[in-house]
Amino acid sequence: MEYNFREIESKWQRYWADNKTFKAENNSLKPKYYVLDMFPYPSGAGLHVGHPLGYIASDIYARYKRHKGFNVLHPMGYDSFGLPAEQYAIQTGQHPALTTNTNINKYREQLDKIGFSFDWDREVRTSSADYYKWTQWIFGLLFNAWYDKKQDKSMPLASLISYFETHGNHSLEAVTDTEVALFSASDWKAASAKGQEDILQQYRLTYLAETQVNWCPALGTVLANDEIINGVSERGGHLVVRKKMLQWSMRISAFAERLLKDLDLLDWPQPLKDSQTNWIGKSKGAMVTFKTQASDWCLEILDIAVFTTRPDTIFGVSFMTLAPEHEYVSRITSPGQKKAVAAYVTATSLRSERDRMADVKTISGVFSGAYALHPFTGAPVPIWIGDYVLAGYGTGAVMAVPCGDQRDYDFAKHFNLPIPNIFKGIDITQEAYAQKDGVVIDHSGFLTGLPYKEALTKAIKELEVKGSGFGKVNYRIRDAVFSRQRYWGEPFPIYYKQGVPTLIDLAYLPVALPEVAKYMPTETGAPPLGNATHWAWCCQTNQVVSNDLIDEKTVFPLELNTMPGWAGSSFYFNRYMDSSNTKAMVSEAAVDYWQEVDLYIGGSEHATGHLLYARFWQKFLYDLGFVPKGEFAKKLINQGMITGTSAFVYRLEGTNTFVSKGLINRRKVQALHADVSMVNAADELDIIAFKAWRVEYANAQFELEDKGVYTVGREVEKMSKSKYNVVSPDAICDEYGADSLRLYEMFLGPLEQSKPWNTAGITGTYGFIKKLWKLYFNPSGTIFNTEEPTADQLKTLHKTIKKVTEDIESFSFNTAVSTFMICVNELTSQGCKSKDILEPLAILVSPYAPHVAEELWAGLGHKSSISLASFPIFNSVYLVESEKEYPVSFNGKMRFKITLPMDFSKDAIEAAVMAHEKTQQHLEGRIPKKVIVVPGKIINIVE
RNA sequence: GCUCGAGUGGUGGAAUCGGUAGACACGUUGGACUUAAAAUCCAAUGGACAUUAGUCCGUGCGGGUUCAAGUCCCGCCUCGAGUACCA
Repeated sequence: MEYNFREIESKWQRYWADNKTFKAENNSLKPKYYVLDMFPYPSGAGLHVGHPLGYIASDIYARYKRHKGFNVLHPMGYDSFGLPAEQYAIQTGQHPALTTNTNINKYREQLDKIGFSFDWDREVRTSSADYYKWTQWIFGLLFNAWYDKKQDKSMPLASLISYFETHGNHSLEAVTDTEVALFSASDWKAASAKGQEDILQQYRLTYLAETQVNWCPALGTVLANDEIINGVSERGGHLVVRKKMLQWSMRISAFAERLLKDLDLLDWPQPLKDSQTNWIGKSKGAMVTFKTQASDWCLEILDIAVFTTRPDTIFGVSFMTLAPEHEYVSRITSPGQKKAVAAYVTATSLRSERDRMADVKTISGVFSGAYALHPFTGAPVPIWIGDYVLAGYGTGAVMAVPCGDQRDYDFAKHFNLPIPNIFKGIDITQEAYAQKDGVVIDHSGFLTGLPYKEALTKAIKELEVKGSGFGKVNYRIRDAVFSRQRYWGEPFPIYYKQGVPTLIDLAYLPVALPEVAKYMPTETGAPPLGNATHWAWCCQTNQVVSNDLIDEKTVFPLELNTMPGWAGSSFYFNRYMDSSNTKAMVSEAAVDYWQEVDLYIGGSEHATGHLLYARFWQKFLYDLGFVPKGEFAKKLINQGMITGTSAFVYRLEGTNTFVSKGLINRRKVQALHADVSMVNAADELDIIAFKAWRVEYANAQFELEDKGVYTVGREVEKMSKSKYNVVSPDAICDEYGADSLRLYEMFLGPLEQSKPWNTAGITGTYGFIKKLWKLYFNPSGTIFNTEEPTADQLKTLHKTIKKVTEDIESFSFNTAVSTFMICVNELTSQGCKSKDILEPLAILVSPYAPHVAEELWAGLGHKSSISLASFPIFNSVYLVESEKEYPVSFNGKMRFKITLPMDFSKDAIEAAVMAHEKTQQHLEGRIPKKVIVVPGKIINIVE
């Protein structure tokens, strides 16, 4: 029998599907284990070999856990709302649902080819109405919830309303976006529906607000902070500008402290935790209020609040700076400065985010003409406007302490403002002194002579006494903008009753995405849903009806925005537990059984997006009692990227002549991508294929190397269609089989690391499978026997079991593959045919190469699938080695060999001591008192 | 700038607790089988000198601790990732 992977793989894939081998039940006597992959966005390009890396790792782990006797949940689905399908729809008029469907089918086909053990009965698609019904439901829960700071948890809105009815908002501790004016119970009762809603909006966990947003004109939509990279959109790299718009926001800031603190509970990669920590950006300091000096043009005294981490330097303040967007700018500006200020504000608002970031070195600003009063000295402090102060952080205003902050220092130098020195004995003639250690405050009234720590505490205390400020913890994280001006996303379950946003009840969900004639914004600039003719809500029938029926009595307009991409991915892990439930997102029984994800595998690019939002929603659902855990994934692994190895040909400038890499010799050439499929492992170009590739290359001339070949240049780049370096898993499966692909992807290197793909290397794992096969089969059939295995064979097997188990538990899948290779080589040279060895070996390799393992298992005479049974094989580990030689070296010169038994015995210690005595005497005559020995290794010597 | 991570043969990478550095694989070279090729199998493969037997040098650089350092400590250099006027 020959190893025919095509036959074997299609046979077992069919078998697994027909028998629902990997279907997980929501209850079992076995312990549960939940292995999850980050579900993909089904793009039109299909999968390349980089995509399945994480899926292969999680599949190995899932299969391994099944063998260890766990009831394993291992689902897959699609994050199928998104921009590419919509942009394709704009270009071609094809409905995004159709494109998405086609892409999903393609993905499914590709995934099936690799032989994953997913429970497909639980598949979810974020764009299907059955699914987004629950996305809308969670939005509704957030809409009807507020954050109680006293209990530090989210609460249903009903409790807030009843509080308002009895106390107004007096002594209420809730998280709100801005400070809410005080009102009494009777004020509340007297307020109109609109008035009450305006108040509630300030408390709801999702709320409508006029916010500065990142507007991307090219995409025609707003973007969240994490969707912008270096000032341009993550998708497409388009320009992003700041703009004020009425938008839905999510009050994630209420959860900042818990999101930060609970990172400690998670077994997640440290870099990922670090970037979440940075993103949340906690800093301790104080809020300080500066009162403005009354003036002819502004009689009113305004309170300008600033946040500072250094209240100890308050006596070093020589000016204040407001962000150009600060609300007081126009009010405090003096008539004389009006023109200059207006010009400056306009100029900064016109600059894109990118421009502003690009030249952080250019100092710009303008004096407002107004002054504030120093809270302690009462001295007038000039108020400046400067774009180095960001509207989005803190209060959008700073107290400038030029001697202690480099930006304030530069600004002061540039505009010739005074730089008072309040640090004892520190030279600030060249730059600011920003360190906190070793400073003693000087020229600072009651703070003079105090070191940093004491000055800080004292300053905050005095501010509180004076009523000019208080200690405060500030967070960088902003509330997340939740509206997108797009078609292909979840509609909001919201309609507007005389302008009051009103929630549609769960009983009438889902509110399905309407049909539109075109997928672009309307002529009036409204989002694409503005094109829908049936997009109004009838409160009597609780249905979507024609816009013509809008009468503002029973029929009202629906929200035109849709939800962002991260909405659907923020709870899907819970939905998998019970994905066909039509009554609830997940039944109580199912979520009690599965609890949380035990192992989550996916890319690190989601650190400050998906992974933060998902934690936020999980905490919210936990507060309301819908899920039993406040964190959704116990352990997380970031798989690295598999990069492509691009090939380059070099065209002499202005000609159609291509020069082989070795012959360039400083001549002017243009490097052009050549498709990697036309290049062999020795970097030689298939010239005939290259000429046929493109019309313009049909008559190309070539300068060849001595051997008559054209050598290409190589470079490692991201795998992408435009770089012609994409390798498809289908092609690999066709040529070498899925098992070779799986083993090779694991073998390439550590899971977390990024590594370049090199198709040539796959012959290694392919050869391994063929060698493995030959242990069980020869051309005429099976070759196993029932003879007793030899000691050597047992040793090889158990060594392998031990090592592979350790490797898999520590997610070192790459070394596990090497261990298999060594094992097979040893068994081959031992001439092993014993069933007692071959049986466990088949089980051992089955997580990695499941198809061939099934075939070997069947070949050994077993009727059932290897995947269906549970075997304790991974639990049995025997050490067969009894003794081994260990070297003792000294300064790289002397080498003695001692033989230690594997057990921890007196003899072992003595032998080691003697060896070391010899070494010592030989050199310096020093004799160690003690040698600490563990089985097999000498660790340490104490003198 | 800040935070984190990584530097080991021609290449991807092993070395899990400080204990024979370079496992395993690719590639390369030589050989066997073959009319030939593919496939398969065998051997060699860090560098230098010696080619019998060995010797010396080798884990980014410079120091240190230790009987012993790729591994620990101090100082640098380079690369990668994240973040960036965060007050």
